[in-house]
Amino acid sequence: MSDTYDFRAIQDRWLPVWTELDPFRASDDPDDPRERRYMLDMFPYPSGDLHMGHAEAFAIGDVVARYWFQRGYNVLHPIGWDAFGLPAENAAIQRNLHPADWTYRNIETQAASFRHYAISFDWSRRLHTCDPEYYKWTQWLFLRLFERGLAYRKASPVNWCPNDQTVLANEQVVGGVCERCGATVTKKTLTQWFFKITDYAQRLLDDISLLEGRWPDRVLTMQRNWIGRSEGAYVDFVIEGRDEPVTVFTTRPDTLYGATFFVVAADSALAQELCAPQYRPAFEEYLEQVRRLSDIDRLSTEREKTGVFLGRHAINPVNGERIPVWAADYVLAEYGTGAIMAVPAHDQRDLEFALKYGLPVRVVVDTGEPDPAQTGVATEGDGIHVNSGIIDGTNKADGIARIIAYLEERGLGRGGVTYRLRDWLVSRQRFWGAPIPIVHCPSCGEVPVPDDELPVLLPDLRGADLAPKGISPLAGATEWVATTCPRCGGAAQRDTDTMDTFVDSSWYYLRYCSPHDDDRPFDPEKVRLWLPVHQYVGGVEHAILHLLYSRFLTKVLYDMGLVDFTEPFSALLNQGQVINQGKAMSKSLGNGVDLGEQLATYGVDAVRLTMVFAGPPEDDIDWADVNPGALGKFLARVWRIAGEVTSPVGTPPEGGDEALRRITHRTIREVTELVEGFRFNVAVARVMELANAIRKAIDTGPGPADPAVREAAETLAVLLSLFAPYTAEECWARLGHQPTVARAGWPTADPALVAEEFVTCVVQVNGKVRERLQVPPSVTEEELQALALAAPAIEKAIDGRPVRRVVVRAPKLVNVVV
RNA sequence: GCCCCCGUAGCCCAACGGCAGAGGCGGACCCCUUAAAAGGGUUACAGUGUCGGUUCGAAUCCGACCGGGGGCACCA
Repeated sequence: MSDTYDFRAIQDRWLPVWTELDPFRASDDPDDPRERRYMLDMFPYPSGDLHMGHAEAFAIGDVVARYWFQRGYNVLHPIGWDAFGLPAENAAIQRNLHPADWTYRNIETQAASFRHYAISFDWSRRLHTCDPEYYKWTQWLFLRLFERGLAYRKASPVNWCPNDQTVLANEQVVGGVCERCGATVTKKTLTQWFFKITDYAQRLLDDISLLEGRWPDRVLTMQRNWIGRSEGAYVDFVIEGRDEPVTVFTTRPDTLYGATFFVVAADSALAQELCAPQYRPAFEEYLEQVRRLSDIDRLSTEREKTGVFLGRHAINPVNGERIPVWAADYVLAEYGTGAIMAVPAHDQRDLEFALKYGLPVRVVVDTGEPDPAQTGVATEGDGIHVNSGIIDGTNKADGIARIIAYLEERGLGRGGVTYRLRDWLVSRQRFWGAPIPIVHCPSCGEVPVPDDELPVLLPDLRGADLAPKGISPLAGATEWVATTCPRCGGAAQRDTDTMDTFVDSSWYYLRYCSPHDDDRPFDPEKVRLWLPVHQYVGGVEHAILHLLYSRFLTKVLYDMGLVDFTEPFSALLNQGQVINQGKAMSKSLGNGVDLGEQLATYGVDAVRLTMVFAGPPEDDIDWADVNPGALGKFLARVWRIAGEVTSPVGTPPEGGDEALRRITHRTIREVTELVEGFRFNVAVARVMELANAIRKAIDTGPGPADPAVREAAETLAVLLSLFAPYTAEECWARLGHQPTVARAGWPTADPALVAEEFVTCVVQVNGKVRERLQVPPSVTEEELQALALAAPAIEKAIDGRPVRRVVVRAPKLVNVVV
């Protein structure tokens, strides 16, 4: 063997061996007695090669998976690709290709990189969401939602780029302009497909309690905010000249007597309808203005509220008062009912509007604060109701309860809740996605494609066929669009939209259980064995969308009886980001770090070790603050140790140097606890300490032939296998073992060796350390107190003063208070 | 504006309410070497953002403030 550590040679030696051994296959055998564990990394999007962010996330996930393998669990650690999406289309337009060409090429690149990066995947379960074998089942799921009324179409305003003639996703609208061409994005109303996630709002909220403590708090907080439950009341207002009353939602029904005007969202159908004829020109002009401003100015919180009077009046149901109806931009068409009662005295937004347009401000809650009409500050807190008829003299809580009871008795309203969460818009006017499996028939309407005709395959479009033309690219494939109605057999047309890629990724964790099943999306028996995912690892950028959609879909599948759990991911770990010089890596800053270059310079193990050693996994890593070279040196040190052990393989450790054995076993115990608690950076530090101890034992201690040195070196290799698989394997071989160290088994700490012989007891006088005593760990409090008080240094420190109190924390500390 | 997280050595980071330092980087010095690199070793450097409180004892718990990061933000 060479006498210098050569990471390239080591990588080249072991990668083919591992590929041959394929040591990370999960067993689907229901009789396999091993405990099952499912470790899932958020699957990557194939945009070129792997980058630093992947390197961190997968290094962290791999520590967990490899630990579980070593513990002897039956581990499912799969990999796949989230392979539909817009970048492939853009690349195809630019290079006159099919999006699949670009996509599969990138997938192969990333797959090879993952192999090289030595992640412990079960490669037999690999999937790609753009494979027809996969998206067939995405379509199947769509149809199940459609059957249950959870997939429906409605007209909805969407982001529209007038230059590119295309619909844009929210993420493609940056600061109100199209990220691609810079044109100002406008709103356009199109008929779109939605999933009715709002039906599940309460369950999605309630089940957050099942994830408490196992998901990061901030993710749960973000989900709660996103769902945005509000409690209050729905109140019906009669509008003069309209048959049906208009309902508003309010969280403060107790302020109903303070309502001095009524507002509907300017861009709502209701505003159109309510506008009186003589006010229409002004309204239309105003509406045009609102539409033009919408997106850029929505981002500004400073913007002054605007509105127009619609020439109509509403009747306050509790006091019969006539109040004017306005259309305004500060009321959102999509939230609540798109209409509000305005109580300017007790709502800051209403107050600002009232003061601007000279509308009355009436105080109905006495909070002890000055008059809002004078100060411009609405009094939104609790207080005693005044000018409020039936609830005069009550506080906020009582007032709300009484008003709701009053409204309900008379059929004028009801208590209720509303949510900020909106239905999930799933249709995209895009090519590279799963086609929506619906046929539009002139006589039958929306007809689902029969299951046995799935998948609805994408037509072969490429290059310029995919360029934006104002309609979905699929609509241009006229032969593909023309079909027959599955119900009546007449001429009909295929739906030309594709599904949001978040639909693909909302169920992939189920597909891994039976990735090649041609008869169903997943095998419920296998899903029962593996799910829910024991540990999910991924970036916090998916805190809401992907994780919320997956939770939603799981609940739908639960309701369908296809799965027996309601939450897909039992535990979640958000790794931090890799940044550089204090900032996110970006082309414009020129501070990008290329993973391939790092791996070529320092080796896979050094980069992986850097990723887990830099700090707690959830913290960002500033690549300018870390030094992969130093970790390469550490690995070389370990490698040298393994080569210096002279005792033969199989030498029993008993009788070896006891001090070293104690260190070895204490390290086993600590590293085990640290890995279980995701304290990987500290675990690596403990492994380094073990290496230092072995180095010392070889050089100035019992020497390289001592059995304890072999035991320590073998332990070192196994512990290191979680973080630096190549070096660990090489060390294992140098120590005389066969591959693979990854399945060598986790060492067990001997309790007798973990126990300390003596511990250092600190003796303080008034909190200051005055003496250290070596005592057995079993020392009693009484003995320890006697020992401490008898110590000369303590007597001196007490200096004859009366001892007021002695705090004894055996065996570590005594504090004498004088 | 509201909510959450974080401030420990030049740097990244450890420390069940109990000796402020585990590990690493960087620095200095020593050994090895003809020399250097590599390697081995020794060592210095902070009193824990600030001010108060609780406690025998606070980096740790509580309050306020300062600084950094994140989330939400016309949601009626």
